[in-house]
Amino acid sequence: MVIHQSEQNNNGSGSGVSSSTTSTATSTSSTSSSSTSSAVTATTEDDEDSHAKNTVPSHQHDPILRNEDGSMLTTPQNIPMVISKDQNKLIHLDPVPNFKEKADIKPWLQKIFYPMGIEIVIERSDNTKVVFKCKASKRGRKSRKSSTNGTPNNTTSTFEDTVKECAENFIIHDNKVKTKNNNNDDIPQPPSRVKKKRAVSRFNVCPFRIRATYSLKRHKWSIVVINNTHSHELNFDPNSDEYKKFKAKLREDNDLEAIKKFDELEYRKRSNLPIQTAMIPCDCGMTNEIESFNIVIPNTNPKTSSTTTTKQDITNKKPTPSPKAIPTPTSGSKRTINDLIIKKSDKIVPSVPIPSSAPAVRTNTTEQISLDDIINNYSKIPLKSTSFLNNPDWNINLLSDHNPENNHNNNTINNNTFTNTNNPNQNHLFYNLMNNNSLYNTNNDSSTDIIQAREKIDDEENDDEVGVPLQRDNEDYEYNGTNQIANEYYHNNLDSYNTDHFYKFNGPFDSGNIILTNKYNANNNVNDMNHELLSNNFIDDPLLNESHLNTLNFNTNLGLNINNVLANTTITNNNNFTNDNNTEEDWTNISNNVNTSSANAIHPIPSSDFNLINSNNNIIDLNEIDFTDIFSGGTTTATSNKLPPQTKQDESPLPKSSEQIPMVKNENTSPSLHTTTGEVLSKELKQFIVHLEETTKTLQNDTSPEENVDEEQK
Amino acid sequence: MVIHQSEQNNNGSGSGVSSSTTSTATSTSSTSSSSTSSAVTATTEDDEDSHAKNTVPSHQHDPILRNEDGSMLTTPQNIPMVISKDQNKLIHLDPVPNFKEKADIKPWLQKIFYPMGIEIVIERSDNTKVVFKCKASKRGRKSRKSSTNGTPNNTTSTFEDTVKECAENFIIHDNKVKTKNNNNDDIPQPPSRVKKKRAVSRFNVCPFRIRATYSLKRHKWSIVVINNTHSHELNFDPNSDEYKKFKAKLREDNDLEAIKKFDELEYRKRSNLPIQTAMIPCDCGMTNEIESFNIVIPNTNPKTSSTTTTKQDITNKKPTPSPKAIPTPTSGSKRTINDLIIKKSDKIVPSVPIPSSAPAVRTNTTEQISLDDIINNYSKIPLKSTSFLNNPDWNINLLSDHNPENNHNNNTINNNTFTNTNNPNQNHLFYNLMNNNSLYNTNNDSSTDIIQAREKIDDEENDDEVGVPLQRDNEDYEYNGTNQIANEYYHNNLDSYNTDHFYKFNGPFDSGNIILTNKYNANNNVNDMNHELLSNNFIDDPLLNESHLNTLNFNTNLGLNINNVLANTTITNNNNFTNDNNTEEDWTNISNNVNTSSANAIHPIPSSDFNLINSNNNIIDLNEIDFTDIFSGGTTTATSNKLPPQTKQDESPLPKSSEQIPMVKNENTSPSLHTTTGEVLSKELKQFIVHLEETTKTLQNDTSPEENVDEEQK
DNA sequence: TAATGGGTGCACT
DNA sequence: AAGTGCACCCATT
Ligand SMILES: [Zn+2]
Ligand SMILES: [Zn+2]
Repeated sequence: MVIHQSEQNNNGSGSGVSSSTTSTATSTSSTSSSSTSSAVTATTEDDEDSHAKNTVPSHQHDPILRNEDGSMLTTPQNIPMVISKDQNKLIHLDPVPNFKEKADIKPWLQKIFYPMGIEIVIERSDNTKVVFKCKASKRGRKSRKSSTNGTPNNTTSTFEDTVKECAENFIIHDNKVKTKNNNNDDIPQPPSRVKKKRAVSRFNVCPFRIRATYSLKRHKWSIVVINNTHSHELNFDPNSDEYKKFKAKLREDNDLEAIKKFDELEYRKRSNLPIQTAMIPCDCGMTNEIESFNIVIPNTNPKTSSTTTTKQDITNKKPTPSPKAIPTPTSGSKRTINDLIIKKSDKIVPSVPIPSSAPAVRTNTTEQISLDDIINNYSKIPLKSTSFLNNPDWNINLLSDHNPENNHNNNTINNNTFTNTNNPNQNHLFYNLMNNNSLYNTNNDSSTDIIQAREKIDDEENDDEVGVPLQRDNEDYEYNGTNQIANEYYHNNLDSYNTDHFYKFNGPFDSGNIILTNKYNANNNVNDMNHELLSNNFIDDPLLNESHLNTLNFNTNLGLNINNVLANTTITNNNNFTNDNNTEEDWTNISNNVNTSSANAIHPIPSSDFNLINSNNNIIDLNEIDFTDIFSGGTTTATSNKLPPQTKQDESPLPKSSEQIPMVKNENTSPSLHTTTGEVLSKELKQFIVHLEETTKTLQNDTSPEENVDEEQK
Repeated sequence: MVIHQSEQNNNGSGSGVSSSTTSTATSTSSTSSSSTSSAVTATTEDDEDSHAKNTVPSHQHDPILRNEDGSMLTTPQNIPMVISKDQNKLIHLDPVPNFKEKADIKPWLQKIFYPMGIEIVIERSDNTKVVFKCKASKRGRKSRKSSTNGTPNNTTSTFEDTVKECAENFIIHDNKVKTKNNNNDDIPQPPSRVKKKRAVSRFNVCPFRIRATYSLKRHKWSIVVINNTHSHELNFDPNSDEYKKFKAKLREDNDLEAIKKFDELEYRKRSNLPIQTAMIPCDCGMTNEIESFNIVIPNTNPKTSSTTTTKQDITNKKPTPSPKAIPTPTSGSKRTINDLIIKKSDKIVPSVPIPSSAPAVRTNTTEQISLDDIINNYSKIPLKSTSFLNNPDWNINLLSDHNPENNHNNNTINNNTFTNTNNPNQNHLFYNLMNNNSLYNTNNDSSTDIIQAREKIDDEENDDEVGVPLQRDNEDYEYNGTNQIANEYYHNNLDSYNTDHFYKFNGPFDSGNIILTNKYNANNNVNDMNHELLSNNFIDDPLLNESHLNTLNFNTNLGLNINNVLANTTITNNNNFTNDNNTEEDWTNISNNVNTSSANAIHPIPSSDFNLINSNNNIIDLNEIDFTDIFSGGTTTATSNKLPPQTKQDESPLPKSSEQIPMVKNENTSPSLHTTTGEVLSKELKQFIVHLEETTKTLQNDTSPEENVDEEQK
């Protein structure tokens, strides 16, 4: 399944990506189309009344498979080509994936139609059908002010314009026979029987439709393009909200292929590069692709380099043209080196100018590599599929000040420390294979930073796909090693709940991960915790005394169990754990959101049966008991409660534990339970235990001089 | 605030409730209206194109307050009257409540407009505005088949009909000045500049609008009726889904006034009785109302009766006519007696024929009263505001076989046993003041049974409003005493999750309530548990071995806390506790959904800090410990675990408690903790406790012979 | 949290 | 190319 690409330059690179086969009033003629549409009412300067028919569908000499009704069949590869043929015939998209949900259809279609400059929206949907149409243009800034003018073949009155517009709408629907007065007798006042349109702007009349229908018999969705013609110019707008959502979903779905494709598309759009509008499948080997390029540590002068080959052979490399002069770095001594790896694959050839003087993969070194340099050298090229094969002691500074939106995605990033200093723009770290890294952001503004530490795949069947391990069940994901994610936000981003500053962990944290958050009055959220979180530390900086609050929103729909959430996890200072429904009451037993320094909770048992209970800033320090000879499972050890320095400990407004429950001295010979102010156990139970302990102590005091610990059997 | 009622007979009682002041093509002329609308295009026999203008607004001689713009002001009492005046002027509804949420507006308006035969829907809304219109009629079964016919003053072509329809639509909106060719230059193909309507059926053209706008300055909603004219006949349809939802919300909100009003309205509708369309406030004392009527135990022959007067005086009683002949009971010996209590109040005069031969309030007796008899005697009259002043040993059988939908609402029902045998129709028990009752349903089909045990109000300020204690905070509600609610469902109602068979408890259950459920393979749900549930027993029938499952869906958003849910509650056999998000995982610690007979959990502590943990069908029987001298709070006593008979106990596949943890004999002199297989405490803690106990026992064995309990101090 | 009117995405029916 | 309930928007003033 090799797909080559045929790129087509659109003439006007300034305003947008236009479908090369759709003729518009302002664009040049399409490359391969003959006008077969009927009743093309040429528009006047006012362009009125022709928007529904001003496309020029072409249909001739195509080798496309067709159904008996003339509708066309597609392959995954030729869909864009077929669609771009611009026909009025039905175009069956076949095969289509086995969509599990109705909502999966739109993204799949968007992947096809966004590159063609078509932004689709749902016109109507239910469980067995989704009808898509073009999104209405939002051009009408002054549409309200617009008013009457001469229509092409009508009078100039507003009324008749209205008439005309209405009539146009109904021409599409009005295919019923005309019966006379067949009103239901129970209708008191039968109005006229012609349907009316709901208010629609003149920018919302495109006849293009895509219909997806679900066959209950075959349990399969089928998709047909119904009116492959448009009343408007096609344009790919990477800045639209809908597109951003679409892109975000790609990231959620870990659709690396599509992300790459659209990153490329965005870059081309922004760079006014030609946009490919059709992908012609072949296997001639002429258009292989660049899959990735390794970033290696540059020497002081980038002279020597050796290309690193992956398991794929380097075949015919089609050099991509450099459409724009790459600005040279301001400092001539910038050390930026990429290594180009070319392999035969069905990827898109990136139009990224790659320097050929990249050195080979680096060996161990302690140098720092500044991605800022690379980014600057290569203008605004997002780094994709880049391997950072660095040593643990390397330091990588993602200084992305100069790049409004950097996507450092799909890289293999191990054993590094990432220090992002973004001011104030976006910086994304997505879908990287990460192990033992530290991600450290220092953002000086309420920027939108998304750090999505992705999983490492360890199973076998995907080992040959290093770099593209995604789109599988979440159970396969792992976040191994000891990773550290830290952010500094200098502003109180109260509106960050749904947008900014979220970490998204899709894989279980095995152990030892640390999330350092919230210096200087920040409000950070950890959202969509889809998996168990085990043995992690949530730590506030104890040296700061500003009010700050960490919120962890656990999506308990996705397997996060109360019992497992905080097993062997240290919670330090002012963390607030909430669940979906925003009722703190439900979580009082695992929250310690009071502004004291010593609100901690430790639970030693990683079973599914325990609950971490610490509702009133109480401490139960199980370290004072040696459970090792008591625990049955044996897999767990008691975890000590790492408190902040004494400075804040003294500020605690809560009564000391001894003020509530009498302390019990720990005895060496038998385990004891040291409760301070704890509510981990009920008061009654603790009192009962205290009673037992005191009784024991009393008895021991009576008997200990004799040291008789003999008769253990009952 | 006394409101009298002026009832108006609508002429045609067969099809619906029509607004008496709205003229239609088929109805008679309106009572008091002068046509002030402009451009009324009279319709021909086909009635085409006139539906938007065929009303005759009236506006003259009204004593209604007006704003300076001519818009009218309303009082809560005269809204229906003002609305029914049918004017084209703006009608300000003022005052309106201080709506806390946007969603509160629609129910409030529905309370006004449903009785007028107007079903409103939201046309458009945002945070500061809600626009309502009439719900589109669903008459158009053959609307597609309908087609062209001559329009009144146009040609007969479909096109021109369409034109006319469109133009009409635009008349409402087309108030913009006409400029020439002010299209944006970036619009590639500017079509004609007149807006179009989205598709609308011919039944959806009513110009009636209500606009609610939120003033940001005054922080207040204001509501204006914009086009008080309709293109259709008005009709109150109590069977519409929207109305049912509206009614359900009234019940949720405990809006007893409105519920009564609409129950009355429904009854009138079903009985083809006249519907009041306006309420004229006055204080003449001419139209007092029946507030309630007591149902008392009839004698064998219903002869003697004495009217029971409440604290309100009986004033002028307006006898209501008996519009239909009430069918006499098949058995002449039916003992059905109601006692009419009439008091001056602002309620609606029910049009219910009341026998005058009701006896006085009963004293103690052991007779059974069959509400079935009463229902049959009074045809389909729902029982409302009925006081059951019975003794605890009475038995009331709600045999509602003959009534498709009985609403036994707003009654005071104490110390009774209700046995419903519904087959298969609905039976509602709403808003009753209930204490120490047993509700027992035996439904032979998957009927829709709603048993809503209502609260008893104990506070002072409402004691004078017995029967109407609602619309207050939930904290005021109480469900005192020992109530028992039992249902038998003989079918597996798998689809009952959102619809059928739900119990709704709005008040806290103080203690001793028992919910007996699930005989014979039933799936019953307890939904929307809005308050704490304390000291209740959820018991499956231990004599049955069919697979059955009880589900309790706790709405934790409304105050139900994990910690409080099951305090002192016995959970017996196959109960499945889930929370909102349907993830059983989150509730494993309080579920015992394995098919064993002995899955029980008891927790003795009604504090907010405990969690009931019973993930593996374990039992901790705290009765084996006498906590009374340990508990500090003193408010709680240990609850015994009432197990089913031994038959199922022996079938438990679980290991006995002694198989896991060695039993500790209870000592008289010191409390002990008897854990069987429990996970209420962690294994480790229990082992620790056992260790302490054993140590204690060992020590006691060593020292007890000497009985030295002296040196207690450390 | 200005006030007011309208377009349109999209799922429910 | 279902119609429509509803809300998230945007536009104008
Ligand atoms: Zn289009
Ligand atoms: Zn209407």
